[in-house]
Amino acid sequence: MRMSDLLERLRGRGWRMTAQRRVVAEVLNGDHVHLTADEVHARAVVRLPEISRATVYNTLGELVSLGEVLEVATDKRAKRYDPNAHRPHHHLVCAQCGAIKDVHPDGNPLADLPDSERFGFTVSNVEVTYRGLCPNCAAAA
Amino acid sequence: MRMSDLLERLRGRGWRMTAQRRVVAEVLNGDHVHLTADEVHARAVVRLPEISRATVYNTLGELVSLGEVLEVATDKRAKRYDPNAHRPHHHLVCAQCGAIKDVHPDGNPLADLPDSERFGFTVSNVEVTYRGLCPNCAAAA
DNA sequence: ATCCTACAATAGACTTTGTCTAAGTCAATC
DNA sequence: GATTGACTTAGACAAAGTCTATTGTAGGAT
Repeated sequence: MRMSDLLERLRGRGWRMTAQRRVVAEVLNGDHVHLTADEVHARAVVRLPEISRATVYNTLGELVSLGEVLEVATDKRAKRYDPNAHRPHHHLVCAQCGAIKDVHPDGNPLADLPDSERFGFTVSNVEVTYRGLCPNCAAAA
Repeated sequence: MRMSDLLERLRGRGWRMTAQRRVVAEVLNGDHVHLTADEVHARAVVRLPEISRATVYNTLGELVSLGEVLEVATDKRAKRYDPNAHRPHHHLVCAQCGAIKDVHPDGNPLADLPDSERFGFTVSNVEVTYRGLCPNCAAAA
């Protein structure tokens, strides 16, 4: 996904393009994935010093609604934003240092939930979060 | 699991038994599962008006460390505490109203993560969260 | 090119959730 | 029933996020 693609898509959806929104989108499209809102803000400030926290939160929220970015709540701390929204994947998290990897397990967890376990819900989505220790933290332990 | 069992187990682990801890444990053992810390506090206050928020947080944290209670971070809001720690299960969450059900899907997600997708991590745990709409919210939509 | 106007951005107050600390209290042991 | 160290308390503090009133501006209309 090239940057211009994302910006084009957003414009096509009736987004008003502003310097702030462009910067937030650019920050997310780097290879530094899984940033928190504050990390996004910190990086955005480098390019556009006067951008406010509120705008970063608003823009991230809009990107999530548009389906361009995923919200990931792997730990109990800040939400993280994952621009890899167009390829389904799950997450592997280090319980010690919080490092996050995208993973693609076999199988289809949605199919593994029998009707008798659905309580009449309309189930649309599954998130699988694997937890463990990354090589670094395992070595330190 | 009877209440006295839990209290016995805690005492056996060297817990000093206090009115506050007893009340928190009792609140969690009702059939009102998946409470937030503040909900636990609210219910505890009914029985023991002077119990403080800090004590509820401390006690919940201790119960989690002891493995008697699970922390569940299904949504991005407050953590929830699940006393059903002795039977493994996953969660089904209503995206609208936040209702939570315990579910027992088939299959073994841990086995579905190939070595090539483990990045050298020592994987010890999987959480599966199903999302959708509960019957009420689906009807309202 | 300039003007308008609705939408967007800003600063900062506010809320929620959770942690920490210093001082007082009390359960378990002797 | 005295001792003592673990437990509890109130409230300050912190982190993450939301809301609001005001100011700014993108982009279409002129």
